[in-house]
Amino acid sequence: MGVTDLAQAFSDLVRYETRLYNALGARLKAEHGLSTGQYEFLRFIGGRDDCRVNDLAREFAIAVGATSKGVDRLEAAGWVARRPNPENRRSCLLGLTDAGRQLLDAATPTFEDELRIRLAGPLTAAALDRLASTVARLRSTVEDAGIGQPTG
Amino acid sequence: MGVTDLAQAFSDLVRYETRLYNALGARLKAEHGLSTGQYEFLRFIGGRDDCRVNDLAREFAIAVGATSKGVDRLEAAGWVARRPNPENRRSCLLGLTDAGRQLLDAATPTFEDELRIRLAGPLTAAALDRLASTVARLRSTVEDAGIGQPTG
DNA sequence: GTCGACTATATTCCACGGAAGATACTTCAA
DNA sequence: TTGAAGTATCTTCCGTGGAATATAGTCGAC
Repeated sequence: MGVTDLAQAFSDLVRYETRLYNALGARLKAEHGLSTGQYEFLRFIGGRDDCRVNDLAREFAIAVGATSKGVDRLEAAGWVARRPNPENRRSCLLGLTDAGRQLLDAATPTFEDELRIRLAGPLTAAALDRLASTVARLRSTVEDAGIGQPTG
Repeated sequence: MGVTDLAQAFSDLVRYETRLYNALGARLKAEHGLSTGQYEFLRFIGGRDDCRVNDLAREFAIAVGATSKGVDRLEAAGWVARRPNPENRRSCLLGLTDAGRQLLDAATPTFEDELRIRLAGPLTAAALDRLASTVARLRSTVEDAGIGQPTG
């Protein structure tokens, strides 16, 4: 157990994540016509009844302006609908349309299959479990500290 | 050791990486006036004598067109210079200017300090070492398979 | 009741990446 | 020698995200 080369670990982490995201995107686009980011938005919106633009922005650590435009595109595609929030007229609530839910249902097995191949496949069950708990810990420390959340 | 929730592990990995990249960017921008991506390009170019646009594109798994434009911006900032490749007139070689090398030298302690805080800090030495070896393994499996490399 | 501080989203401009196509160059088989 | 196949980069158009700003709405102190 020597001194870990942090720059190398960082590079490996970012390069792996970039290629994994691209690989998911290529497959989702080819088989279902949507990008990885769109899939993630649909999955998040579809998993709750009271999703707002701000909730998406916080979950994905992107700016609320960018999130609003991303929701515009999902709306234009017919997969998501905005509806007024009875509790707060400044915001609206997001929901999947029937087409959006059908697309999510169709794309999820593809998404999970590619993760089995590219994330679980190269690792032992023990190594995968440790990776999962380590990245969960790292995520919670930066989120709890409010680190890395864009401003606009 | 149960069945690992791959979608959750994927989400934690991507959300953590996004926030880490943003946190590095905020600090590098505030202290040195460059983005994380620009820093990574300078570091890669500065570490070799014969870097070409294609080499950068492969290393960072981005399209060569995008890489060329990124190099344009580093050139415009005065940190990188293109020079003809005597062995192949189709390509050119990239090098750091004096200003680019000074900037890299100044920014590297900041980069490494932020990695100590956000990557090493929350983990034991053993957990960090295992994370490093696991992401190195994952990276090499996708790169060896040519997965996730854009086309343009 | 009012008003200031704060919240929530949309819009605009710009940076940066993807994909496709254009152009220049290299290599090797015929 | 030549030409086809492949290589290397640049350019264009478009998608997507960041930051700043504008607008609308909420809430609590005074």
